Amino acid sequence: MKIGDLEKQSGISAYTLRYYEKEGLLMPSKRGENNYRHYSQDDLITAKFIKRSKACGFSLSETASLLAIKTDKSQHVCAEAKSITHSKIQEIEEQIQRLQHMQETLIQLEKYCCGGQESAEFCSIISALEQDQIIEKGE
Amino acid sequence: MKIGDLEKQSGISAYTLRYYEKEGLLMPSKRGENNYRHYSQDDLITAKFIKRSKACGFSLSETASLLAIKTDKSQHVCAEAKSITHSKIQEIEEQIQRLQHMQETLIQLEKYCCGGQESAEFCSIISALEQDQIIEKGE
DNA sequence: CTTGACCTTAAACTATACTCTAAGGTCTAT
DNA sequence: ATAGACCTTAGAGTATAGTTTAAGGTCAAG
Repeated sequence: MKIGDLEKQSGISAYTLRYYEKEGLLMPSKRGENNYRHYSQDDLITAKFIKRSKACGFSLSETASLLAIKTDKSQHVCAEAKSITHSKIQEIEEQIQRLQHMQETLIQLEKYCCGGQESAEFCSIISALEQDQIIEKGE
Repeated sequence: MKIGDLEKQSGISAYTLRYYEKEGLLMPSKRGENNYRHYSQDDLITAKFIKRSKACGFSLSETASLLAIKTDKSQHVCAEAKSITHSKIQEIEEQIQRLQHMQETLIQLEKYCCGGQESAEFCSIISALEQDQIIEKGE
């Protein structure tokens, strides 16, 4: 498989596949005489692995750690994979909390604003931001 | 107020205050003979406005739009502020949905992994990522 | 034998929001 | 008068994850 084929098979752009190679995530199994990258079926599995890992919210660096486990399973233990997963769950939980807090604030802001063609002189959104009504992070 | 004072009063670093100035969000009301920035009480209100806006999830560019309304209220209408707010609510809603979907997947992954010192040979997290069990975004 | 599709590289660019450095000027207290 | 705290600027660096460009080499079809 050449890079264009893997692009179609995996849904990852050739640009990105080269980028992943530079970052050490996905090395083509060999190079042709013309120096073209040649990918195997196994490389396709790895490409999809990366895609799924990203879909789960793992960063490229975390994905690299998971790939290292996948590549050499006997040298790794379940605890490693579970620990990476657990940290990500915590991290996403915090992100969701932050977003939900923002969301509540925004919904309050939106609710009391007439949203009409009236001058913004008495706009509740603007005045809320001007005053100390909004609970700020870390205060 | 000099920049260091505003830093203390607003909780925004002097670096960031200069950056906001460069981005056109917060111009000091004047410059001293020594070229030092001088901030007024009104500038402090603006600084806090920016901080609250950011705490609500607005980007600097959205914050700039809100600031433009605040600065010249009579030339703007409520609909503008409400529209910015509404878009942000939608955007954050989508982000929360995406994160919650990831979270569900991750929790499933975590649940079935023993997490022990066993070899990763049969790790359920790794094999789930290798197979087509994970619902991928946009597929 | 040439056209178009495909491949190669290194390096620059995108986006967001800072954060820091270097080199220098100013102010205040001792 | 000098140390230390504070201020100035332009420009570079940080982080993440690509995306694109420029300049060129290769391959298959007509």
